[in-house]
Amino acid sequence: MAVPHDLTTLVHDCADCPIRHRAVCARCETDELQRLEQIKYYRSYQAGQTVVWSGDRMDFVASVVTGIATLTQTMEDGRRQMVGLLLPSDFVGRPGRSTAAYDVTATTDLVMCCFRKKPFEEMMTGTPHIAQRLLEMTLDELDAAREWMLLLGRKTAREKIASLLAIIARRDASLKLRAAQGSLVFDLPLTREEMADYLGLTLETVSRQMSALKKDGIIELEGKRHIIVPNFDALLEETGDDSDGGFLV
Amino acid sequence: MAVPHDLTTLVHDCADCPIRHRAVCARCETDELQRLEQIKYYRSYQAGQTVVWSGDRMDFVASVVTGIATLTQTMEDGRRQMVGLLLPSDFVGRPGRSTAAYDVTATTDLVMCCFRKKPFEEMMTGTPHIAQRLLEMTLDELDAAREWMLLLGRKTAREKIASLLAIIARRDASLKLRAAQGSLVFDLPLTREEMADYLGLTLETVSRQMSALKKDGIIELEGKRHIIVPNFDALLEETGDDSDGGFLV
DNA sequence: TTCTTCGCTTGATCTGCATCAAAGGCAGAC
DNA sequence: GTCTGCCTTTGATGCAGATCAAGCGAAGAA
Repeated sequence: MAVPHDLTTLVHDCADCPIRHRAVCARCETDELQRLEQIKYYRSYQAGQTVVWSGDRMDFVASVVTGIATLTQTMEDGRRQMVGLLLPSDFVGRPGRSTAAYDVTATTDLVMCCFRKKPFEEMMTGTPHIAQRLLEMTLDELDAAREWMLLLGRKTAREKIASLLAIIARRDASLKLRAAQGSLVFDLPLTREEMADYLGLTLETVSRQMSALKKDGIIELEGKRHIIVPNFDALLEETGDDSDGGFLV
Repeated sequence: MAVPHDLTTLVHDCADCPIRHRAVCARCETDELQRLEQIKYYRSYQAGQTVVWSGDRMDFVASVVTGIATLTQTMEDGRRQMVGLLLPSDFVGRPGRSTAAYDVTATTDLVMCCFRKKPFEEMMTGTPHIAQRLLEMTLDELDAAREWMLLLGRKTAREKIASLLAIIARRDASLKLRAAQGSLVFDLPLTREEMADYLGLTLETVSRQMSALKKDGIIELEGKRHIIVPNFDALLEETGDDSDGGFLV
């Protein structure tokens, strides 16, 4: 279902390109793209596997091709907070730093497109296009982080759950499957515990609020993971966010 | 006391420059710097004044020269969460977007060094150095945002307060005044309410925890704003963070 | 001087979520 | 088939921090 991605998204930002993440785009097949192709390689991880531990050496940068990875921070006493959720086409790693700042974990089977940091950095100095694209992506991530901060600091448990569901629904490629009526179907890529780590809650509270949303008819559950949202607007109502819509318009 | 800053920090990243934020640095006085000088202008704001409202047109980017500004998000019902704290040398504004995503407010008297977005962006495409520097700064901000997320999601009120004090102490230029003994003196640039908005708490809880830290001898208070930290390590103990030190070594 | 305002502190009470605990459902191993 | 382990749900209870409320002190205005 999902179209494969790789780091070509770095040099690839044609607003009018019909398939935004195609591995090769006629308009973007430039020198940069070809040079990237030469130094890239792929790595696979199984669900549950750790990609790197916080503090460990990380001598590559990468973008997610398929699957989902998380960035988490852990306190000495074991309290955990997820600080990043990496979906296909997302970038991880920081040029100019050699150790990972967070635990990176595959929550599903995962394929990443990697570049050893050295040649990537060398390339970056020679190709302004890449630094600009990377800046753009980083600014998007910063915006997402700031919305996440509002969620963590000020939203109720119910609002947090609704917001997370809305975020995942928005980014899930399978949303193309949605029926005309505004209903939406997708699979949760996270366990209750991972949702809790995302939201700054306990897994029990997550479970209770999921049940409550179900009881109130905001969502339907098939099994633990398969979600049906009969009315996306009703879900958005629960997030506490401004109802700008903006999505599905 | 504070050394003036301006956007020269954008093209200026000499690790061995003795005064990292000098307005002009011999090693950095390049073409870029001179071109930046030509298009920059300054704006001043009084304490409490709003620089831009979320959603408004924002046709410039800027960096803080002196004073402190905040980025906040507000929900319809009035709940507020601070999502950024801008100290001297910090950058605000996003190339490639024309409206502000957050309220930007001066919490003290504020001077900013501004660039109209158009010429700035034009310059950026011609000078890879600037995009790279901006990327680096944005990545730093992203890291700060992620640490902030851990704070918001998992820390207790007491840990939040201690963390905020540690963050401000770390960044306050006047820390050079610290006595040999590891004690530290600084002025809080925020009201109790602003601290609460930063930390995802109420102002009452902030006040209570400040009193508690004072009672326990972690901090001393002179008036409402002037803080003395007799033992910085003791404060760090309260933050819940790994005691990597790293600072003041 | 006194009044008002604003930022702050402190007390009393309430409540949303955490914590502790038990049990159900499902998948994979044997 | 049963057993085992993991994820999840649900219930009972407790507590950290929110909420409601009162009052203080300093700065400025009349």
